[in-house]
Amino acid sequence: MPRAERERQMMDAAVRTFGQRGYRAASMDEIAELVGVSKPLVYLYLNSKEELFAACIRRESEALVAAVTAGVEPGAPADRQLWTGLVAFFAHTAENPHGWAVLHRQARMHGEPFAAEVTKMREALVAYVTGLIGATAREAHGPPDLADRDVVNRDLADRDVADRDVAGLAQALVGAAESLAAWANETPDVSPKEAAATLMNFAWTGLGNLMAGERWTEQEKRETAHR
Amino acid sequence: MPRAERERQMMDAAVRTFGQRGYRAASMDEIAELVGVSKPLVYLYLNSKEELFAACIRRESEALVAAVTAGVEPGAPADRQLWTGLVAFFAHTAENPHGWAVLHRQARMHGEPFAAEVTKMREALVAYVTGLIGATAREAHGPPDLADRDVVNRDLADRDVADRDVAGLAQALVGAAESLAAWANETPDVSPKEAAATLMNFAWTGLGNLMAGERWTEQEKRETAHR
Amino acid sequence: MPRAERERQMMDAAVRTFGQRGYRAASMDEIAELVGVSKPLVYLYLNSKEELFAACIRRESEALVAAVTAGVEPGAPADRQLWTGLVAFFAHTAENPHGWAVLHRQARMHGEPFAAEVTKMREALVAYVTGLIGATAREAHGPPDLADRDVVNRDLADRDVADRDVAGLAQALVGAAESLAAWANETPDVSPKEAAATLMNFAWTGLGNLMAGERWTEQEKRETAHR
Amino acid sequence: MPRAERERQMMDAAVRTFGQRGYRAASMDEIAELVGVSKPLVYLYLNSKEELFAACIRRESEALVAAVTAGVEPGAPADRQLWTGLVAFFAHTAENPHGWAVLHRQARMHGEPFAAEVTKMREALVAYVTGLIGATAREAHGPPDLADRDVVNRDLADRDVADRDVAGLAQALVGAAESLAAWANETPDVSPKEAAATLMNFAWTGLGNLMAGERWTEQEKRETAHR
DNA sequence: AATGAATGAGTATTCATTCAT
DNA sequence: AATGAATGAATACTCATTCAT
Repeated sequence: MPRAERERQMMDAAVRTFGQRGYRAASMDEIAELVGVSKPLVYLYLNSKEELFAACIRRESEALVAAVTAGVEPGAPADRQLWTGLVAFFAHTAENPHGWAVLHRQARMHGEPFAAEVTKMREALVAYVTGLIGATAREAHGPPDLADRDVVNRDLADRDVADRDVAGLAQALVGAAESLAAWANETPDVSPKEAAATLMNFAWTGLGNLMAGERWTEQEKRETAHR
Repeated sequence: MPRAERERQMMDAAVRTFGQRGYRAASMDEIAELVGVSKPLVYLYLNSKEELFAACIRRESEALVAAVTAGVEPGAPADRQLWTGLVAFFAHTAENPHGWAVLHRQARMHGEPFAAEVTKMREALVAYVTGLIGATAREAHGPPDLADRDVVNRDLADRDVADRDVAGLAQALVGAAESLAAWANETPDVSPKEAAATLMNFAWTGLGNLMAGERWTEQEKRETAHR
Repeated sequence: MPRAERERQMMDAAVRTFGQRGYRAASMDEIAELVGVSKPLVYLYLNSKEELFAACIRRESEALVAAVTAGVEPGAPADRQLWTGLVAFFAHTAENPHGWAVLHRQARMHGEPFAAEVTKMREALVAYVTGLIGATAREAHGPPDLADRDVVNRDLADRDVADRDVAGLAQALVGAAESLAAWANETPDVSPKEAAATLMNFAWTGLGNLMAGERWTEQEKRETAHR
Repeated sequence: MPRAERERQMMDAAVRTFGQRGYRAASMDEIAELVGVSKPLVYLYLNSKEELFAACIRRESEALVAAVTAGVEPGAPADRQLWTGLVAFFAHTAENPHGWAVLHRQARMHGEPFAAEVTKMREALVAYVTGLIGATAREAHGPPDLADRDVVNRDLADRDVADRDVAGLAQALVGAAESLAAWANETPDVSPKEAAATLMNFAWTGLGNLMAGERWTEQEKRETAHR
């Protein structure tokens, strides 16, 4: 059996084991046995548990980003792009529950080498979403009420606040998506589209309002967006 | 030193250790040393690592629910209540990072005994939010267009779908909150209030729309909620 | 069984095992079994194979230096002191073959932490011998032909050369002693006194001649020391 | 690449690795990699780690004996011969530190197959030196006072004691040489000739005296050899 | 209320060695 | 003449847990 294939098998088994048991609880013995080879071969090809885990994270990370960005049409309206990306995201995590578990649950709880890789991926997604939101503000196809407002000027006017708003917002969106993905994996018969729809429903108006400068405030009841 | 006090010290140390290292990587040795007692005493009081972990989850779980519900005035408008609860949530997780880590990251990855406790807590919060949303539908101070719609009826009409919607929604909300909590902890000078505001802005309209039966759909551009 | 005693037992077993098998070939399992305890106890008390080995080296090193210096009378003539020290040295190594093997054979072949300790001890011995040789040069009881020569002046005259000569000489003496110790351990019925006598016979005249400025030279046949 | 050449490369790598790391710590992997071939080839040519080590010892052993005996002129005076041999010895060990390490440090600590080979070599050298000393007794150019004594007869008279004396003496000589070799390698600018000179100075008279039956004794101060 | 002494059962990692080609 | 693929057996080290006091 050629090395490349064996390595793939090993990574598959490792992703599965790490995803189910966690980094510490996963044993190299189990991984080797799942592949049907002896432990030394795993070490020969992948060097150490740590490197194996890192390799899993990297592979799953790249696969996820690839899946999400694959179907998106660059020219499309922002909400369309977001929709497509979300469906792809939920579809990928549904097909790859172990990989998703590795990224979402396991990788983040183990000090630096690992968390960094996930953070990198997460930042890529956040940046992508941030870009989308920014684009939304500038295009006619954005959420309804945005078109007739001078969003861009406002945006430029207090860029700092807006930047942080957008960052927080993107964090919230990605976090919501992550959480929904875990939920969708555990709940029977939740399709990627349904999960994506839930998130769009949940977040899209809020995004629009935010870009329009609408804010919910503590003191006064939320100032209505539509006079 | 009285037993109750010692037990509290032990749980403090355990929460801290479990939160930082994870269940598997945490060692009873470290916990005992942190308290400054010998290991047998820890076993005498708390029986086993597993029980200790379960106790930690229970305690932190209850503390979180208590913190979130503490400040809420039952009679207040729904958005006000949600706001108060979110601020309390972000404040508590910021002050209690280890406890939060135990609940959010560690507890869910270890077979039944543990995950169940967290699920229970999450359900309590979801039920609370669901109640708020239901109430919103019935009061005049809810998000704009909700009052003149027959939300409750709709909701009752197809309860199954709605239940799942609400569950997904709650997942999204909690996920967003979790993500924001992490972001707030990492980003300097983000106060609990700011995080809560971001989340309110992000989610409030979406919540209202959802309850109002408004949906973003793929085929047509989202039907505007407000003409 | 009190800890101190157990630790002593462990070190005894370790010295024996390291001495016989070498650092790498010695196994912690064997050491634990020799003591009649489980491996974890060895680790609990002595931390690691490396630290255990280092502790062995230190202990044996100190024991050897103590044995050698114990019987020496500071005021005695140099040859007498040397003789006493050598007998003690050979007696100690004969009673402690494993300890001597650890110091002489094992410690020196394993990179820094270990070799350093032995080097330190060796240097102490070399310095001691060097002192003796220096003293010899200044006292009337030195080897015969030294008394009527102006050794001290010569010594002061070309201090640099002399220093290096003495250093090399001490190295040779200690090396010879080490080698003889190993040989005495392997050969039946060689008493410490016999070994010491062999070395005295071998080296003493040479020492005397050297101090007297006599040199064997390549070009001319060795210039006779006694005209 | 012809087999003979490959074997030589392998032995070179092995000597180097064994010399630096020791028998146990040396790995066949490292040796193969150093040569730039695959492990199976090493096994094809040299069968096993044990045989490889034995082959190294044999080769280095023979090389050392050859080097030491090469320059010696059979007819020359004994001290001259010893001098030449010592210079060759120090030169060879200086140029061949790994080979010397294998012989001196590694070979002796591993059960029979290996130590025997080194013992054989050492015996060859001892016999050679013994021969030299015997010759010295018979020639006019020996150390001063030896010529007029009946050394040979004495020697024959109590052969047993003498044999052991000579053995011990050879041990001391070789030990001194070994120690000096190490010292010379560590100390800058100590040439083989200087090391050899130190040893000659140190030992030559002692050798002569020993053969002459002179002994240093404990009770009386050493009976002077030369009035 | 508290501990010093002790261990059974695992876990990652390494290495000499072989087989089929 | 040479190698890629593979492994049995060992080894250092850890950890939750108990017992006698």
